[in-house]
Amino acid sequence: MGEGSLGGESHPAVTAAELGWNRAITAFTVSKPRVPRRDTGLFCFGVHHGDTETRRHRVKELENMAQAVETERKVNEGVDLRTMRHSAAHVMAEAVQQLFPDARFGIGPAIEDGFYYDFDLPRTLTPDDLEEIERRMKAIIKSDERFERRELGREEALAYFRERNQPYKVELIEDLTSGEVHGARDEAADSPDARGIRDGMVSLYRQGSFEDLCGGPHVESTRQMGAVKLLRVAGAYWRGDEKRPQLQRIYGTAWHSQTELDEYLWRLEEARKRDHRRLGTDLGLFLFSDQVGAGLPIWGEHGALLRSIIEDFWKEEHRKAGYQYVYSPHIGLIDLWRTSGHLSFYRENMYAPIDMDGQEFMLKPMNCPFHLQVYKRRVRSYRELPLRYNELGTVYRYEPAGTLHGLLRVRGFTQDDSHIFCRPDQLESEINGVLELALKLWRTLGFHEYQIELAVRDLNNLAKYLGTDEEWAQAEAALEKALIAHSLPYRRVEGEAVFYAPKIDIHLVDALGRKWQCSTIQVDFNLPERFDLYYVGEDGARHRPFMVHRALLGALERFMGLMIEHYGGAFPVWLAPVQAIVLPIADRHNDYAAEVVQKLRDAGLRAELDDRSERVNAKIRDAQLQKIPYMLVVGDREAEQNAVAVRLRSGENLGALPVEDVVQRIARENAERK
RNA sequence: GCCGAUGUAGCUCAGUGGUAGAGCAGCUGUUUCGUAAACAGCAGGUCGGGGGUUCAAAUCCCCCCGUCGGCUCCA
Repeated sequence: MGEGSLGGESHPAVTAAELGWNRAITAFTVSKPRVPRRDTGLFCFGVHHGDTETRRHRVKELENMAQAVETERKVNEGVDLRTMRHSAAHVMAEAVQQLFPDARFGIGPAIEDGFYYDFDLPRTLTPDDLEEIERRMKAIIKSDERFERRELGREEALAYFRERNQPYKVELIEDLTSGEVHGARDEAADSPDARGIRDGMVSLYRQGSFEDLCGGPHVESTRQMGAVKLLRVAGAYWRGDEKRPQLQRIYGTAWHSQTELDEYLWRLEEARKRDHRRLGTDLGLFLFSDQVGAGLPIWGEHGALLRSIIEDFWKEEHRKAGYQYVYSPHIGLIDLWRTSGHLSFYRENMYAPIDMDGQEFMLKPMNCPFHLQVYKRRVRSYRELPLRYNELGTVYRYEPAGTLHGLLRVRGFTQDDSHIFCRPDQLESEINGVLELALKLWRTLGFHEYQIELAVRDLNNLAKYLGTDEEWAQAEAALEKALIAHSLPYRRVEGEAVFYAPKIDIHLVDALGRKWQCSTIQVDFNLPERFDLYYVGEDGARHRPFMVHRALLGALERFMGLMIEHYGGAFPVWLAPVQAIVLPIADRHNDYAAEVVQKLRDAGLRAELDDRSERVNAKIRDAQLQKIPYMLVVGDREAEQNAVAVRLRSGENLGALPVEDVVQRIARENAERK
């Protein structure tokens, strides 16, 4: 295989594939520290892997890499990477301007690992254009152009950009000097361009023939640029608004040295290798079929097994935490959705009604209305609250075609849903309980790092929210206290709350660094009202219960997509669809091998037999590729001694051990969820 | 949904106007083997779908669908 060269002589116990895989993780984790993510300002956590088998090797690899990189830094050693990347965006803009004198410029910030610039061009860019632009950039870098700053008054600057037919720059200056407030997603308001506008003065940076609205800072001259590479073109709406023109965005990356650039590209390649979509087919986990439809995953063979293991674990933990499991149908009468309000605020995500005997049914996009029915089946007393209903409920939502993405964005998915009904005085402890359970699940499943947001109201726009100030204050406090109680770092985001209440969102990061929302914990002031929920209090009067929606893993599909990437397909023993495979050396060992398999199965383990008439080498290779944790080789010696020769997925060979010991060892790891 | 790219065997890919190819996987046979690929043979594709141009289309054009990279949105 291609990564064979990575299996250095020094680590004979570690196979090339395993080492290559781990090296990717190492690089991934190392590249991220200290660099705040630009879009959130939050510390971004690298993906970690719990496998300790080869940690030492990774550390060694890491040291070697760091050294190699260190010796390469020369001219641009002291240059801040972000500054360099932003300057690279300017250089790219200059190259684009050379090619398209009529180009209109959007914004061009540095981002994690690189930069982009948005252009409004007379025609669409081709891959050949990218090459040409890159060529010109290299020429510009070589010609050592200096970055020069100057300041203009507001009117002067406006005239300057109007004259050059740069409407986007004009708009930026106009908006940002008028103190207009923009939405949280308007990247322009936060860009270097915007920072070029201050106190009525507008700063510009020029290098070569290109001058841009910009707050800087920049490198001194284009020489200090390091290694630059353009990656792709993509459409991007001006100021993130789909109603505004779509510009062409070119993404690029820039590093201090060619070595670092190569390292980065290699890392991207490694990330692609553990993309859940690839592993899904390689490991026989799930599939999509054109015949079935886009965004509708099918769990086959090992994937379904893996999923059921997770579901069993999930159900068990929920029972322990005092939840009651319920089942609800996949469709409901249209009036249900009218009452719940989904018809008015969620319809574009719902599939069209199904007409049966003059009654209209709709496929469920959420489970809540059904759980509310369970609550409403009879009058509830304050004594029986809190009530916690949970369900792995499969919902269907119409998602625009362009947004589908493997298991991470699908049209039919199963939420690990729950609705908690409680008294106001119980809210805080309920939220606490939810976080407690969430952490237990995440940790057991191998995730230890998250990005958490506490989404609260937009204080400048209170009219669009339901509920009283008092309720909001209480709900927000309950959420926040629970986060603090669990010492979880979080970011408070104003204006991100849903109209019916505040919420906590937890994101995880995928193999390519994209963030995906998983957990969500939302208070709801809306549905109890709409369905007229109440309980009879101590005072004999009716009271409105608080309601909490929460999904912890989010959707089984998304979660498993993330988990596949997290483990790179090498699942820990308790999750592995096949925990052990028995490999007879010759056909005459098949009977003994079958006995061993039966012993493993009797102990509740998932074991298989590879009795093909292949050589052990081939059997081992296939088992490795399937990332099966235990390979048990049996030949004459083992059959005689009632033993198995144990080979681990890491490549480590434990030699011959008594069958009973091995069964016990694997059973223990399984029971301990390792 | 929008911008761009792309779709050939189960998988990875070659084939740019003249009769559809390779490796792996599969099947059959031989081999019975000690830690990452035994050997030989066979079989497998309406070239994503539909329409068009042409004597002739995997190849050129149009429409649709899927996929990939982004944007908007989101569990």
